[in-house]
Amino acid sequence: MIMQFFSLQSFNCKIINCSFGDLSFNGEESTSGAPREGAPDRCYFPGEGSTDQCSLLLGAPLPPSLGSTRSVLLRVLPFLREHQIGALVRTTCTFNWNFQLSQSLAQGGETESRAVMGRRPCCSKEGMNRGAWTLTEDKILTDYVKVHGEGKWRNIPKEAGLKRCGKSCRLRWMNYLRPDIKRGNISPDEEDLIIRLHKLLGNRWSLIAGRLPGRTDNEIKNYWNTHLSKRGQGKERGPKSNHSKVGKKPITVKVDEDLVSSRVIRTKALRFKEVFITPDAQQHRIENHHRNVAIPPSMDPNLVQNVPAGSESSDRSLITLSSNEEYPVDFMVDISAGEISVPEIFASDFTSFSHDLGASEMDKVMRGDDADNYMSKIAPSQAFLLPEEMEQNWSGSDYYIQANLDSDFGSLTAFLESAEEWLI
DNA sequence: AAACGCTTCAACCGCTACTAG
DNA sequence: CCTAGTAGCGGTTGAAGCGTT
Repeated sequence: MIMQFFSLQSFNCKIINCSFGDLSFNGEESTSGAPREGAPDRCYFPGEGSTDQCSLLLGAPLPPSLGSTRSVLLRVLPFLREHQIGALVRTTCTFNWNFQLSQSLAQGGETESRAVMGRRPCCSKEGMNRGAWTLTEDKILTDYVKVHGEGKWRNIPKEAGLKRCGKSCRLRWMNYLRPDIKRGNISPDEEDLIIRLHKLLGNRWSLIAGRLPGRTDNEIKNYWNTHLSKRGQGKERGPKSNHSKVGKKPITVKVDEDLVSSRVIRTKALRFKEVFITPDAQQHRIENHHRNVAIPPSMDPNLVQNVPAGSESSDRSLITLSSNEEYPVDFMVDISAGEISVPEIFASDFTSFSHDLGASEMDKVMRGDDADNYMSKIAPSQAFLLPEEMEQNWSGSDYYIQANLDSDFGSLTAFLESAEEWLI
């Protein structure tokens, strides 16, 4: 299906070059409610290989009772697209638009075409790739983000020539291509933190992920669903499980360069025993976090490198960290002020409130069988080691709560609301 | 070796929140 | 205030990997 271009104007339908299946329409034009023979009556497609062409043809006068033409269009078009595409039946085309479409539509003008078409679907299924990403697609996306920065996801398909919808591009970048992504197995410490944060936040995966540098919400969500949630159901897997073998039998990566451009990447099969990070990468992450501009790994010499276990790093300047080791504090980068990170939390290690709560109550908390009571007792500022400005904000805000056992949050809900503000 | 079932996780879907006009 | 566009979030799906029989 190719619909190269057409324009609509008040009382005017112009079809310059339109084809669908075996039918094609060239140079048909109707003006002033006098449609020409051969004009298709129903068609609504984003053009393939085009910038922002949309097509629209309706073959019947619109009853005034239906409301404005615009509102009719917004309701009718998706339906036509779904059910009547291809029904290019020749009928009289009687348009009586209540609004004027300027030539900008025909010229690829975006604003007006969007106004006409209403809210377009996230992406057209037509001509868009789906499923696993290829290395070529990754390259295109990372190159684009390098130049333009994050955001503007919707522009990527047409500006970068990537046949992925913006939403998919964003997801790919956020969950895989970002240079600060840390891959490898979830460490016991991270797992413990996830459990604690989930106890506090529930399924707020994004918030939880924000406290584990380099981890994505998707990753944590998956980890929770596949590992941790089962524990609560008493279904923790035994030593025969795949999970128990993760890390013991790392998978090495062997790339066939001849196939690089066409092969689908199966990233999920890659498990890494070791994580390499250069000292510069830490600063890089900090800077990028503040700039909110990411640099693609392919272009960034400072990126965090995931190296399959068993492979040799040729760069001995790299700091090698085994996932089995304790994370050095300086490895877990605090990527921004006001953000609570793993090292902060483990630096505090909850000792402040364990001190106040007492060992037995702390045990309850960690067992999860007295969370509400625990929530009612601790002060947020005690829960983690806060950056100074955060503490100041807290102490200066209405939400500040005395850090002693006499504090009363009133309810768990109230606490969570407060904690949420604090966490955010 | 093949079949089967379970596990994993990247990607998708639908929805909501936010923002700009 | 309303509407449309967009980003982001959480739930879900399904293909591939892996273990067991």
